Amino acid sequence: MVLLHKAGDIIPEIIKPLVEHRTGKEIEICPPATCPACQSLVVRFAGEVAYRCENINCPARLKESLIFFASRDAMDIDGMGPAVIDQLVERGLVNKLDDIYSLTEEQLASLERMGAKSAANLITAIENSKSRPLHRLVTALGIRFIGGKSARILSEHIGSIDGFFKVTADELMGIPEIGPRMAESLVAFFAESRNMDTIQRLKQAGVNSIAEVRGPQNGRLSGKTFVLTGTLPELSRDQASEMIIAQGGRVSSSVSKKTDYVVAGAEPGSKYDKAIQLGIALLDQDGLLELLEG
DNA sequence: GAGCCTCGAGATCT
DNA sequence: CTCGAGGCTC
Repeated sequence: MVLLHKAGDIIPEIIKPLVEHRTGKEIEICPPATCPACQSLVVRFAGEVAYRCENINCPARLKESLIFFASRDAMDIDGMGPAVIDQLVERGLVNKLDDIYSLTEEQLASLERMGAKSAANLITAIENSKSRPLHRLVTALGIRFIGGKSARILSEHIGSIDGFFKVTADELMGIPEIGPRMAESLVAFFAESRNMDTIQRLKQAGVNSIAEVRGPQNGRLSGKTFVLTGTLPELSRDQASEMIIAQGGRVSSSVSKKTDYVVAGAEPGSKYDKAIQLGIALLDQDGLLELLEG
């Protein structure tokens, strides 16, 4: 896919014949465009029908932004799911991502299917989310191409949310696993002033924006790659991952010859078979714990 | 021999 | 998506 028009790019009419010659395919010109919902500049790709707005608070995508922000893999705000978010936005209580940190218990209790107890619990959950590690905040922003894994790598290298404001695409591409698409996406995201406003407000609300002190530099599991499959007796998949990462190990989702250990629980999937096939060391929960404890 | 392109493998993605 | 290997150019 070829980027045809973006704020500051060369005039599309000039690059059209060049791109067509190179790709051998006819392409459509994307005229300069602004988001119909919020007038932010939008980025469009050849062949892509949908607009992609850079503004995280754009009315057209606010609910989705919030759902992802509060989700388990991001800020993990228990009790703030799609149903609650839908009401908050419809009632105008939340117009920007950061508004959730100004909600009062009273406002929450006024929602459908939300009693005093649930409202109090949700306030606590929102408060707790302020102390999440930096990589969760970076994930929660919903930056295109930036998910949990790359957010973690970026946060380790950059150290604080302020560090993201001034980092250049070239600097980003020097970080392992960060290529041109992620670098450009990050730069575009932090160039949008409405995103910056929201981040500043999140900071003012007390959301953690600094990476924790780096884990054991030479963790016991440093350089080792793990893959989890099946259900472990006591540990959840997330717990096991956290424990491995805390010791310097890496957790990946598919088995390859670069995998050092496959941790298999009950009812393992095809990863188990592949581990056997490739002759990769297998661990059960006890084996993993033994390795973690040294 | 640096630079650019293509392609396949492996991993990730709002 | 990112990366590295292999092919091609200058």
